[in-house]
Amino acid sequence: MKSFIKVMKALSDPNRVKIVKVLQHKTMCVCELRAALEISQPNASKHLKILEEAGLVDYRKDGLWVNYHLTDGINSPYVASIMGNLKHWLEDDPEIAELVGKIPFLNREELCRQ
Amino acid sequence: MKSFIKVMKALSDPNRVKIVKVLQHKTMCVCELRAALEISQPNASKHLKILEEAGLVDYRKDGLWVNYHLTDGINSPYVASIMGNLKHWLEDDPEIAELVGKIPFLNREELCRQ
DNA sequence: TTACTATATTACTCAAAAAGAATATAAGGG
DNA sequence: CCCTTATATTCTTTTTGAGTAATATAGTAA
Repeated sequence: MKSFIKVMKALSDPNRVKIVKVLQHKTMCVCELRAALEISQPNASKHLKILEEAGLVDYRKDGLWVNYHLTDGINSPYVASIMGNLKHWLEDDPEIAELVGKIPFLNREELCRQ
Repeated sequence: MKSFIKVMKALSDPNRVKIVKVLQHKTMCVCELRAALEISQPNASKHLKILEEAGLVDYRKDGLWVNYHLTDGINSPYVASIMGNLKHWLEDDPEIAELVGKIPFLNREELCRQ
């Protein structure tokens, strides 16, 4: 029950759903996600932690960058199933569509040197 | 996005998940659900309203009783898919198992005259 | 009508969650 | 070592959500 609730809670926030939808297209570091969603860096980090603890995302460190990617959900039937569905769900949502449209123009080198 | 979030939020509370799991076995009125979950009547009503607004349950009035049942989710792909999965998910959860075991012994006539 | 019962709603309290600001950590380059 | 940068964490404020108590509504029967 607890792990199911964790997954549902992780996906009941619009910003976290957006992160998942963006990561479907590209592995991204925190500053890229932060810029894409137009939220603060600590806020992005916190959402990512919640998604990680629910088993939805994982990361790999690369120097200063921390690259987040979606998991395959192999350790949780809830994650596997919902993440599978989320590949086609919300594709027509205007907010998501706009966000996804931005992805090709996000440039880590530009975004992360402020 | 909004309707998706509503479904996720509806399923991020243990009591509401329990209601869904119980309704998989039997249509029930508020006082039966109240007794099964051992929560207060207003609390049960409120959870049912949240589930209804997310499109997960619906009701039919029968005199003083209001009988709640699961929807088929025909109006929402999220509901249809997740409710389908929830038929087998959490079947082994101890809380759910205990709850489901109680169902045959719930008697509306007994429970609802206090 | 009055009385009774099942449910819904309202008002309130308390706890959990989200966002922002400031600070801490970690990794690399000089 | 110091300095810079990307990320994480802590603290605080604000908002949201769950639960309870009290009240209102609706349906039935006398």
